[in-house]
Amino acid sequence: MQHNQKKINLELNPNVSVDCVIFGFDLEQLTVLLIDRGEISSAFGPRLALPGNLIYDNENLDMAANRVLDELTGLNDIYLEQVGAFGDPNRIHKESDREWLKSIRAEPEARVITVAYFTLVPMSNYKPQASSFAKNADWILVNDIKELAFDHFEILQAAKEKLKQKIKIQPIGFNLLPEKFTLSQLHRLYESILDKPLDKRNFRRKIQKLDILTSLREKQRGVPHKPSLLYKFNEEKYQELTQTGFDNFGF
Amino acid sequence: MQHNQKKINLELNPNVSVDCVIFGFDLEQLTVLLIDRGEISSAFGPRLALPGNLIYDNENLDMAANRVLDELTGLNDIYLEQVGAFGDPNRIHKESDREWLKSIRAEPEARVITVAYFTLVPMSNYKPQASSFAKNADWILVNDIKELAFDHFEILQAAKEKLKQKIKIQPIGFNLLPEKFTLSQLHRLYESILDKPLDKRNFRRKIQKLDILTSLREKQRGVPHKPSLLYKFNEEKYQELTQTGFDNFGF
DNA sequence: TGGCTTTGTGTCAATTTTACACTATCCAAA
DNA sequence: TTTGGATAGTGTAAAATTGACACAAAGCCA
Repeated sequence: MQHNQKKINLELNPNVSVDCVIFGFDLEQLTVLLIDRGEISSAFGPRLALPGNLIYDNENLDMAANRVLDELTGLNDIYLEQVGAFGDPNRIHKESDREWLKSIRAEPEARVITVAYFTLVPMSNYKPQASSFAKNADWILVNDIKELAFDHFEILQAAKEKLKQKIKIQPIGFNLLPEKFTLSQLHRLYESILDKPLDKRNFRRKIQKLDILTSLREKQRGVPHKPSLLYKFNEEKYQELTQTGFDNFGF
Repeated sequence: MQHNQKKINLELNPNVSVDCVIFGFDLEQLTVLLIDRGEISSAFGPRLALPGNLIYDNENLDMAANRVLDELTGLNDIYLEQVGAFGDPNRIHKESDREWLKSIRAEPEARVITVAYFTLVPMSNYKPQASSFAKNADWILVNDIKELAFDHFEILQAAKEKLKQKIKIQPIGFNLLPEKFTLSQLHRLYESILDKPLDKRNFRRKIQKLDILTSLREKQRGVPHKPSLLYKFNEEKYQELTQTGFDNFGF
């Protein structure tokens, strides 16, 4: 019995998966890391899908999401947040999806509910190479995505919404930027997440008042215009703030 | 094959459950509807638990949550929102919980991840009777709950937090009140959800400005003090607002 | 009739939000 | 070397919102 139990723990749970909406920011627009299922998937139907996999019976959901992330990108220690569970009985039973599942799952017909996560990664830390994995993966502009495999488009919408809400409460956007960044880049980031224009001066005022930016004595180089000052995210100040709690961060 | 599939669809999925945090409001404080597992559960360990159950393979998650709600209270058409998935491998393996599971589950040792929901019900619409179901169920003051079965206490915390966030964005609180209510009751409701005192005059100003209350030409009766005017929630105005979108509802 | 309890109301100061335009700095091309 | 193109960086005033605060009115009860 105990032996049997141990064995089970090392196996994939056929009924539960995790899917990751891996957000990136190319300093202009929001992107998502998607895998390309290739032409195998089927004659028609979307080629692109969120990275994800079944969970193991001995790992918790966050671990599973981190595992998927790590397997795909080699990144860990990444900002990660649960979006929610998606469990329509027919979510993976479109004809075009079934074919593909047969090629990668032991029980392709099983009812699978999935737990979606979104993660924020600094794009500069990971450029997918054509050969980085068996699977092809690529950063796709969020605004260009019109359809995805399974119910992944719906999941993407939910993730975007969650991110939008979250960024109004906590300055998690820094996770999408390189270590050194300009206020304009941060500005663009907020605009693309909130999907609306923000007044430049008002934005800068608001961010500065938070007092979580350290201004570096360093300028952009090689840009064909007035170079911007570079800033760094100040983690200590941020921790302080988190302690005392901050409500007032709405955009 | 097709036949086999059909059969499976009628069965409980041993790996996925839903649990419902059913919030109520006794016009003074926030409450939650909990089931009492009785003395059977074990010598020690919490008796109280969130209502929940495994899902059927042919229903989606929202349906499952509604079913649990309906089975327990007979209520449907209830405000319901997903909190998230909870999937620690050991979440149901405390000794005191295993015993109980043996008495109600076909596969008590299976790994179960649960999808938590919170719902808002007008307490006046449902008074649990001792005999209303095989299980005993009771409204418990949220602030009195110190422990629950499984990981249900953790789930409760998450649900409270979600409710707190949500009520800052949408006036869902009305789902907890009777059709006619006073501003003081609404005031108390917000205070108990947000868990902090709100200035009476400022609260009233803010709510009134939303313009989603219809003032009835009717007063409270039989109270030993100045009777309050009664109000009704104005659904049409609310729908309008939802269309145009409203950001500015923070407390 | 007096006392108890809760309702209902207004204002002022401080803060936050919104709208808005011009100069400074660098690069590149002529 | 000059000029044009591009983006960075900055301040203010009006409007809206928030936060703090106290007392009279209305009903019940003893």
